[in-house]
Amino acid sequence: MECIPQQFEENKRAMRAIQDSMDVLNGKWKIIIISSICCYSKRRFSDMLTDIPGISNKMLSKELKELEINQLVIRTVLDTQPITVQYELTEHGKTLKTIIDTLTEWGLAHHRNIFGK
Amino acid sequence: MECIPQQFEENKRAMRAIQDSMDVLNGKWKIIIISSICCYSKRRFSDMLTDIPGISNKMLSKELKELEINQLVIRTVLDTQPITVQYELTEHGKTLKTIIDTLTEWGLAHHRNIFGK
DNA sequence: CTGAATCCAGATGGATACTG
DNA sequence: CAGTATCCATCTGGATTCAG
Repeated sequence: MECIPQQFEENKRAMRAIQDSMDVLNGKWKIIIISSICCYSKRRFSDMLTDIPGISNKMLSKELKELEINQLVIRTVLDTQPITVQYELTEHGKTLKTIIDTLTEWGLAHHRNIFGK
Repeated sequence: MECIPQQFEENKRAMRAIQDSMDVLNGKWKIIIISSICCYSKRRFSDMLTDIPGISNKMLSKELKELEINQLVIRTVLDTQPITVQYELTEHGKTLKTIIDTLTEWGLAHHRNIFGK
């Protein structure tokens, strides 16, 4: 791929776009949290705690808060006894599904690639 | 849990696949490094250092090494004076392009979404 | 040029205990 | 149940220097 200047500008733009994505998605658990909500469309705090092996309540809480700030998830307190909290993706958050799907497929292929078929 | 067991198993499998992907791609700079190589198909150490704003040689070196261990990039020492080192994607690494593309597109859309059309 | 080595502040994240 | 608070070890990553 030889680089004509036009292509060069395009590359830089693409890389900035990736940075934008990563700024929002960086964090040890962000992607997997989103995929958990995505799978079930609505998911409670405690359920995610068991969905995701190894995560602590502190990290789950923290990363959910960041995702909420970035307008990717909505937090809803349900008036149950005791209270439960439900998380779901915003419309904008739902557009992440293509990323989730791509990562899922690649993960499966990667697994086959490493551990044989 | 409202999930039928079959769906439930499928979700868990998908989430494990994502974890597999993230295990390999985690790291502050991995994705952007790969996208840099991907853009140019072959890229030298010093070029990447300028491609990627903010990265230090230490981090670039470290993450490249991890990518090499995971068989996603190939490192080639060129017999120039002084020596230069070229990095390119393995066949397996090239399959990451779908992820890169998806992240690029989402980043662009996200940018429009946040900063207006 | 391409790193490795060292130093070191600050971020990350687990464990545990606690609250409403 | 859904967090918050605290302690604390480990990791991260920048700056700088050095080496082949």
